[in-house]
Amino acid sequence: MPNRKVVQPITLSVIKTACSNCNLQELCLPLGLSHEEVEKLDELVSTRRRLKRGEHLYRAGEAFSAIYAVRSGFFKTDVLLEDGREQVTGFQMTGELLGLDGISTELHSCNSVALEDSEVCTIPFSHLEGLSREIQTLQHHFHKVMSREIVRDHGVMMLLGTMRAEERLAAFLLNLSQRFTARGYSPAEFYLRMTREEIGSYLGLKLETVSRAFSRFQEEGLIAVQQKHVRILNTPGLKRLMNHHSHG
Amino acid sequence: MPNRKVVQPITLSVIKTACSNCNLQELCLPLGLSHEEVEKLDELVSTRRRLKRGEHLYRAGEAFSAIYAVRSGFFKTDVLLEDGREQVTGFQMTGELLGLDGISTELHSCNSVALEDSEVCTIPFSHLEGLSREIQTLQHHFHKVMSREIVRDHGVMMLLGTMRAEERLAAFLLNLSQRFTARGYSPAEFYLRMTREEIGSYLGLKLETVSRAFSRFQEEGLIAVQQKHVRILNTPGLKRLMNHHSHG
DNA sequence: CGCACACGTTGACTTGGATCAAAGGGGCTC
DNA sequence: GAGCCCCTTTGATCCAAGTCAACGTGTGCG
Repeated sequence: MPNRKVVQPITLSVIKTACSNCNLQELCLPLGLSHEEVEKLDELVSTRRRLKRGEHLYRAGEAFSAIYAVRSGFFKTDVLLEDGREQVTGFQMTGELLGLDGISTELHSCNSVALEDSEVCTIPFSHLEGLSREIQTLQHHFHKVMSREIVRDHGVMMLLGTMRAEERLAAFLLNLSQRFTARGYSPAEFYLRMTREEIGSYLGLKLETVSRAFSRFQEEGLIAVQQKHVRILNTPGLKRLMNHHSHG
Repeated sequence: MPNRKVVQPITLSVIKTACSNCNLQELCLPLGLSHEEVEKLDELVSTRRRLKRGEHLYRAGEAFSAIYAVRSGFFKTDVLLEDGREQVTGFQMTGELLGLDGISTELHSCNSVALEDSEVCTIPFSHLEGLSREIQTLQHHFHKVMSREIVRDHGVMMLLGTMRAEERLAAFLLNLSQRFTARGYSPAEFYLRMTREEIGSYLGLKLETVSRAFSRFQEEGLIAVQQKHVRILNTPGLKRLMNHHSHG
């Protein structure tokens, strides 16, 4: 066993970057692929990259060459206007893809920042297109992922365009809950990785409004919240909040 | 040459649906393809469909099987919430694609309505994927189109999340102007195909607010507006409007 | 281990855009 | 070509969320 390393030197990093022994297959690009197909993906997903909290994965304006799959950690993407206004356009967790915005102009159009120490798999885009031409399942799945991003964005537009503050926060919490559930975590209890200001930016609200809405939910027994620790006590109550009152 | 028609009967409808003699090539899917490649596309874009004003191209919940390219006319897409709230998610003009939202779940996730008598080319999606595996240029261009849609949505999120009413309308008018220009129309003078209410829905505003903003722009000499007819008098003025004042 | 600083909460006041209301204007139909 | 209905404009009032301010709190750094 020890001399196997000598004959066929498999470095730790190579083992680590293989899709075929990654437990995120069902959430990530390999979804629906056969074992042989996933092995082809292995060659493509060449490198991992570790990021510390606060570090940028990419910045708006940089050349685009790869998309990234979140292997561990938590990210935000944001867009900046010349006058300094910032809008958080999304939060990404394990298995989700980053960088799709860059395909269009071959320049990244937003910033991607790690909200905690994280790790991503780098997927060189031209290789992905090449393999997509060979593996129909991969091609179709990739198209679905892009389309899902468009649908998600429409949901956010709906939220920003028609919902009041408390509805927005309820929608946000329910969405997080659902995504944590899909990853095997508790649907009811989680730590927020982002600040009130970042939540506000995503929801089109000021941080004070976010904070007040949290407090209100707590008063009403919908959630228990202390700083970044959230526990959902009444999911149906939160859902009900979203489906009533028309926009003020 | 004349008997070629007898041997291989080319009906008018076949001629009509061919990408290879469509003047929208530079705006639409065929962009960047060689003549031979465009001829392959011809087989794929099998049918056209005419829609009268107000008619739905597809509705949320319907099965997805094709995307559509706007051949002529003008569309809106919208999403509805259970409680009746509506959000217009986009306006589409010639050469733009409709239906990308349906790929993700194989169900359309929004409604698409013609705002004037219109015509679309139907592109069966499985055929498009097939041809994308053969023609790299087509594949890449299609990915760019999807990515562009994501970037556009981020722009709308920014608008809805951080801009005040007048900035939103200025951004909207400048965007229309730019898209009309790309189609060979006047950058400064155009007819809106949508109502104040639809503009408001897209911009997250009430129709009265849209109307007041139009009036204000007119008072300030930025535009001349009468009903749906708009003339932009001061483009730099409109641009300046967008880059100042932080969100109230 | 303690101090600093970023983050979060809460209160008082302001305001931009929503709401309610009412009165033109255009264009399509019959 | 008359009438109707939808679209649009404009005014008066209201309210949700923003702003400004001051005070907690937790955490990470030296």
